[in-house]
Parts: sequence; structure tokens; C-alpha cells
Amino acid sequence: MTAALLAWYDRHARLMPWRTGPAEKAAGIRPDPYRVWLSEVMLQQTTVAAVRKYHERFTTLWPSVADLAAAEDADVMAEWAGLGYYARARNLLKCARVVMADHGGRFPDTHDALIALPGIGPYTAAAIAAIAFDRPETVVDGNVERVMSRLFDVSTPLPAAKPELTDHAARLTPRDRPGDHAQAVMDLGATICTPRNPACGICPLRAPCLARQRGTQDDRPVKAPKKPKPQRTGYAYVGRRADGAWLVETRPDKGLLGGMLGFPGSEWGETPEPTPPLRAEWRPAGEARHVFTHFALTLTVMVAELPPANPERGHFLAADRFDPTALPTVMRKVHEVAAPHLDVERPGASG
DNA sequence: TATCCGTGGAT
DNA sequence: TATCCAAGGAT
Repeated sequence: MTAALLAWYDRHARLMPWRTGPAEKAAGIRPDPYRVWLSEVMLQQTTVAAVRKYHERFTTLWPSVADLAAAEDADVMAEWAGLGYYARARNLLKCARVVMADHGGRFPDTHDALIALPGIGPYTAAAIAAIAFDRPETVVDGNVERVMSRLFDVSTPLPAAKPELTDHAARLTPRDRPGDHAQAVMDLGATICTPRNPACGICPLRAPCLARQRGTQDDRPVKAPKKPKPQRTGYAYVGRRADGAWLVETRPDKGLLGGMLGFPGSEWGETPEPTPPLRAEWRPAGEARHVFTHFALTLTVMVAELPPANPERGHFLAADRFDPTALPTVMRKVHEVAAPHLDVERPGASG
């Protein structure tokens, strides 16, 4: 079964910036652990399509773990903006600095040492050990769970089924080419054994697949029902000084959008109170809607021209240093609502 | 074990 | 429009 999967992978492996090409593979060259680590962290709960450009940008700006470890926190957070799950970016920096301080700038090559690093859990530790160092570790992500649940027709609902699925995956892990095997299962799950309408007809594991034999593939994996999303509201305050500077704040490291740049605002809940960050003629400019993983948010966007006084919250950022692409998506939406209401006369510009 | 933590594309 | 869900980790 493993041989058929590897043969399929040799023909159909997807090309990605962090993978070695056919020529390098033929020469026995392993992928760069730094690039593999970066890709695996970015790929946590994130699509390959979204990760590609971020990975390219990061490795251009910071070609090695030493470069990344020496980067400014704010620069890294700004580059991560839009990718989501911002704790990953904070842990990415922590991890890079631990690798420099405690591992001489080289990523450890064992599962146990890897999982001790910030932002590296069971999946990522196994993935780096297998892909970068070709260790016979068993990688279990959402793809592997789906493939195993179908291959062995597991009817236990997730997440309770995880140990059972991990057990199946472990038994299939070969001593030879474990790194390619891990990526083969994931590629299979991403391109053939997909969540909906799996392409069983061209699947290399079609013959032994129990779900295929029994016709249950559309009902695997079984998942526990999800909870409904609560609706929350709040206020966001977008103010500009006469010189064009924007009032922004860096959010605290913990919690939602931790460490990211944003606009001051109220609490987000059922009936939030307005909390303007300083005295001004605040007026409503519109609403910004955004859906997070576990709640939906509607923000009333308030705008104002601000006096040069020091704000109680946040700080002023000069117009030429303000970049909306450095904002998390919800704050970028707030900016889009506010900006047309806050045109300022630029010094030297004539109107 | 359950909850929190983003985003955008597919259907 | 609503729902799913993607190479999960931290707490």
C-alpha cells in the first residue's frame, strides 16, 4: 500500500517553494529545515494557496533563521498581517530566537527537541522531523485524518477518533522515505481524497480503501456537531490629525489579534458602551463586518479630525508610515470604511 | 477535554 | 447567503 502511494507521489507531488525539486531530490539533497519549519507554521489551519506568497516574502526578507531572529517584532507582525492566527507569528519569532540561543542556529532534528520549541506541537514536530530530516515520524493533520478514516472506514466521530486514526497512520509509516510518505498522504488528501467529492476513481489507494468498498466515503470522517456563532458588536475609532497622522494602537500580546496594529475601540459584546480614545467630534462613518472563527462582529466605525493632544489610548502614526496592509483584516475593513471620510489637506498639495 | 485563536476560497 | 474547512497550538 505504501509503495503504491509513494509511486503516485513521485508522479504527482505538488511543486512548492519549500520543497526540493526533482533534480535536487535525485541528488539526495534535503530541503532547508528553516524553510520547512516556516512553511509548516504558516500552513497550520491555512491553505497552501494563501501561504505561498507569504513564504516567498518571508524567505526573501529573512533568508535564514538568524536573519529572522534578528528582525524587529513589528516588522514580522506587519508581514504576517492577513494570514491570521497571529500567535503563530509571535511564536515564530520566539522559536527563531531559541534556535539561535540554544541550538547554535540549527534546527534540532528530533521530534522531542522540536516539540519543545514555541509554536511547534505534535503535528509540526513530526512534520519537520520527517520532511526535513527524513525521520520515520507519523504526521497526522486534517488530511491524514480524512484519508485514514476512509481507508479504514472509521465511524468514530472526531475529535474522539484521533488516537484511532493516529494508530492507523503510524502502522502505515515506512522506514524508507518517511518524509515523502508523510507528504504523499497529505497531497493525496488535498488533491484526491478531498472532503467533498473525492476522486476515488483515480486514487492509488482505491483497492484497499474500506470506505470505497462500502460506499461510505461521503460520510467519512464523522465529525462532532459545531456550536453556533454568537453575534457581537462594538465601536472602532479612526482619527486623523491635521497633518494626516493616524491614531492607532498596538494590541496587547495576548488574546485576539494579539501584537497586531489596530484602531482603538470598545469592548466587543452584546451591548458595548462607546469608548472614544480622546475628546473629539466623533461621527459615524459606517459599519465594518467581519466573521472570526468563533463569533461574528459588526463594528460601528467612528471618525474624527483630532487635535494634536496626546491620546489616552494608542499613538499617532505619520501618514507616510501608515500602511493598511500591515493591519489584520478586520482592521483593514475598518480603515476602508473610515478613510473616505478622513481626507486631509496635505502639506504642499493644492486642491 | 473544551475553548480560543483568522482568513479566504469553494460549494 | 450559509456553511465548511485548511499541513494546529496554547491553555
